[in-house]
Amino acid sequence: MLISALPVIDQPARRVGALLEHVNRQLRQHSVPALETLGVRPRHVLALTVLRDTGGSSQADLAGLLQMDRTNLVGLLNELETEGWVERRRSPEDRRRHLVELTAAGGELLSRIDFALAAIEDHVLSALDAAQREQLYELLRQAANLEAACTESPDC
Amino acid sequence: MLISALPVIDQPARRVGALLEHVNRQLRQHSVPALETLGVRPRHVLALTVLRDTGGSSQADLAGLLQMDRTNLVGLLNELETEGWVERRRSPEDRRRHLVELTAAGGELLSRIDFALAAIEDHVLSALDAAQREQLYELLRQAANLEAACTESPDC
DNA sequence: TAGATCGTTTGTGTTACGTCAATCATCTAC
DNA sequence: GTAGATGATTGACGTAACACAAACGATCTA
Repeated sequence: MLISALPVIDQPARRVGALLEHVNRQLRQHSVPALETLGVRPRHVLALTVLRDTGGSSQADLAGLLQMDRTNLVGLLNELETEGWVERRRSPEDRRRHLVELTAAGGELLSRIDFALAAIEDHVLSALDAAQREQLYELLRQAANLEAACTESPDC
Repeated sequence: MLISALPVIDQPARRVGALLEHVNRQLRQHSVPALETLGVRPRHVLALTVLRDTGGSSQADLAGLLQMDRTNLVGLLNELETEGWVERRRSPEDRRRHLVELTAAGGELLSRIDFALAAIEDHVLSALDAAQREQLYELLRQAANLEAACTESPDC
């Protein structure tokens, strides 16, 4: 009787994951047709974006950043290099490593992608005003930046 | 000469999409092993969460919310119903329709999922403090809510 | 009653992975 | 100089999660 009268902690979880996935899906569904006209796939955009934001990366690091198997990354980079969007060069410090960088063509492509995707984001995220959009961007950027450190830790 | 001296508008795009995808990937990579121990897949979580948040839904609406082909949704719901996590019942207003709802078992499972995923989010999103996490949650929730309306519009 | 809608089954195909094995080139430590 | 480790590559295999199409039965609407 007394035990059953105890207050029950029944807080709804403020779990971000499903919401992230949900919004991500919306964006992806709308983005794919636009990307197709540019001859690009979502996973291309992701790699190109990371390469731009990091200024270039070794393949091992890139695989970690993208949370992607290194074998599959080779395939992805083969596609990007074939299209002339990225360039692989041997690192002078360790010739086992490639330094992967955007080419000028890759940078231009990314600008076109940005333009197309900005319109889509305007639409999909129209429930948020400009300040909120900015806020969301900064929060995600901050969250993503720590993830970059996860390539250094086997526990990540 | 004068034209070349004009200021060039060269603002970096504040594009959320790739960041969203990036953080989403991180969360997913970490979540999958935990979900496996619960016998659950990411797409299960998504559907269960949407069903909880909407209080139930027709299949057509659910397909729209999840941005998912209705045929594939049938397969997904078959899995969920087989496990006893959801229940399909004919709508009294239109017997062509199913109303899909979480069962008690489904609700309990979701609580367990929430618990497991909360720890993972704490880790993956550790670059954000509690207030920022809350902020992110609210922004995403707001963004996601308008998306719900997209089931009503062929342009979405 | 005809046409539309909802859900279902079945089938096909694509994409994006994970994983593994083996290999070569290169590095590091002894 | 050598053994073992590392980085990238290729090829193979398998899985999951889709998109899409066709066809069908049940039900609704005009």
